[in-house]
Amino acid sequence: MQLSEQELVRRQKLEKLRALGINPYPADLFPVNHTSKQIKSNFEDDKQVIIAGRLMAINIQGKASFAQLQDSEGRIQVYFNRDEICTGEDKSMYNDVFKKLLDLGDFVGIEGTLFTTQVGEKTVMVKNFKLLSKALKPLPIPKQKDGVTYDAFTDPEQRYRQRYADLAVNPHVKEVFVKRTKLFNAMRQFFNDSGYFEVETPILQPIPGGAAARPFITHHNSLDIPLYMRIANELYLKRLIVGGFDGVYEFSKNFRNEGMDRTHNPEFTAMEIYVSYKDYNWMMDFCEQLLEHCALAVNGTSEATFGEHNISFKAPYKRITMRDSILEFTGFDIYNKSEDEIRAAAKGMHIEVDETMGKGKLIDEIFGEKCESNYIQPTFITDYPKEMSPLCKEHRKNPELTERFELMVCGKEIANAYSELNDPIDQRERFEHQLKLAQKGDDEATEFIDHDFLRALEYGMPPTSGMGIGMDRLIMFLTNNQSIQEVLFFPQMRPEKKKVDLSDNEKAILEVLKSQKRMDLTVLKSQSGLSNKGWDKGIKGLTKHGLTKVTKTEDSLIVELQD
RNA sequence: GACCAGUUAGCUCAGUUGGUAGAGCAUCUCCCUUUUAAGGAGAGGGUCCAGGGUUCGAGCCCCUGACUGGUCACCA
Repeated sequence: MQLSEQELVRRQKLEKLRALGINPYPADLFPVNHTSKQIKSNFEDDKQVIIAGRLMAINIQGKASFAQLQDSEGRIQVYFNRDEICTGEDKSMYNDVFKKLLDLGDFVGIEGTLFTTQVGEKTVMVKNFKLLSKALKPLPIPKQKDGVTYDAFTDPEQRYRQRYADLAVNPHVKEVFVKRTKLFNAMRQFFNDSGYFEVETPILQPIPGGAAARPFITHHNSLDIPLYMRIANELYLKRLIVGGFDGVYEFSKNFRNEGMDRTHNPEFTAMEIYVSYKDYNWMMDFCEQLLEHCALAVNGTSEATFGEHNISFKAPYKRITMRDSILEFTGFDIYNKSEDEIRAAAKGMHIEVDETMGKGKLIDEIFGEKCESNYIQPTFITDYPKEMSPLCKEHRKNPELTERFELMVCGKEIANAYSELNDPIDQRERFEHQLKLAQKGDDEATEFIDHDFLRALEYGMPPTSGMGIGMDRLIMFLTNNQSIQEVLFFPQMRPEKKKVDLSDNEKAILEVLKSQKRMDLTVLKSQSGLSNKGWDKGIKGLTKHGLTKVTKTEDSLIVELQD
């Protein structure tokens, strides 16, 4: 492992600390009794406090120094004065341990008293300090002045790969994740207060149902069967409604083996809720109440900013049928039109369509192309074509439609809900229709039929409304982040490339040199078969690693193998 | 998958026409007892993403690749 100068220095400090009898990684608890935030909000001169955290700034001015200590709630200034810390003759605790052996990033415990400096900064006067954990790698700490940040740690690759460092140095990043958890808590509380029941259902499923997506597949050894990581949990929650729960919900990590971009991660979180004896109209009311509640809990206001848009999550939200939406934005009325008429209309709108697309798919294409992006404020789009919604109950007034809504915000779907299909015969036919579509080549159709789910429906499922919410997307809206990676602690990344110890060039040279131990440079160069540049890099690298040595004689250069 | 951009010190970034690799912060040494991007004096620190090509000579030009970001396509 190649260590930088700073990393070497810190390892040396580690040894010096141990030589002084200081354990850089002590085991015993440190009796913290205040946080930085408590000190600031409850400030009293001369109050004794015990705090702990990371050193994030050190400013030494001779016999006294200032430092910034960062704990989970923020930063507080601490003042190290030589004679306050070292009351006797021995000043080594200040002169050596503090000044020379502590570094930015180290965890330190501090006992001290509060005072205010001449410039008015609330500060802890250090009476005693203890190293709690030594940092061997320098953190990429940004600097701030007048609200401007310098040397900010901003490279997305580094930030995502080393989220721990990102969180340690970028308080605004931490804030996003605090809000994420607030959102989950708020939603959970809203459901629990409504009397609904949080459940857990299988992540490893023998049939990946409830959505159309490519699953991750794995294998169970003792059963010797394939298992799939769930792409949705819908069919399991409905089984629980069959079993007699009135309302069930689950925050579901789902897994889809598809493309990654700034709104898609292979694992993501959906919330699904199913409530019996309700329909999708009720669910729209419920949804807007829920989202208003959540926005308030997360941001303290139902207003949110997303990019250039200001969004209001205050209920109620506009509701429009898909037919009316298409009519509004294209002037085309899909009502009572044949598949061919709709295809022709789509072509007329310069939308790419092909012969495999059924009526529902065509309508969905038109909506996606011409309507979707117009809905900035939360809007319910209702009454989707039947073909696109194999788990949704047929519309009570029009057999070509379903009782379905999606909630659109800034042109993106964040919720999807149905009056759930509970007619087992209809459900079987829909599955079979999907199967045909899949065989026809529609890659969005579901190709599995879950017979156990059908059996459950045959026992009878009460009329039920269900809704799914994309939690990652919702928190993106509530924290004004355009990228899903910003709202996941550890977004999926390509594996880091391992740095090889020796390059191919270096290996080639060593291979030739091994047999001889000592060779003329020009001979070795030609036998290694490397290009000029390759040779140059290779031999320089080997010399740097201390594996070879080049010596000059009167008329030639000799390369020697070192031990 | 397509296109565009990026990759140089621990961090943020310069790097001219191809000619000895730079700055600020960080690090190290010294001075400094209420500072706050503290200040002052000095020093060290580089696989210029990787590989190949052109060239007397490449961080820079050409080719191939890796990774990241963005845009588009795909994705209920």
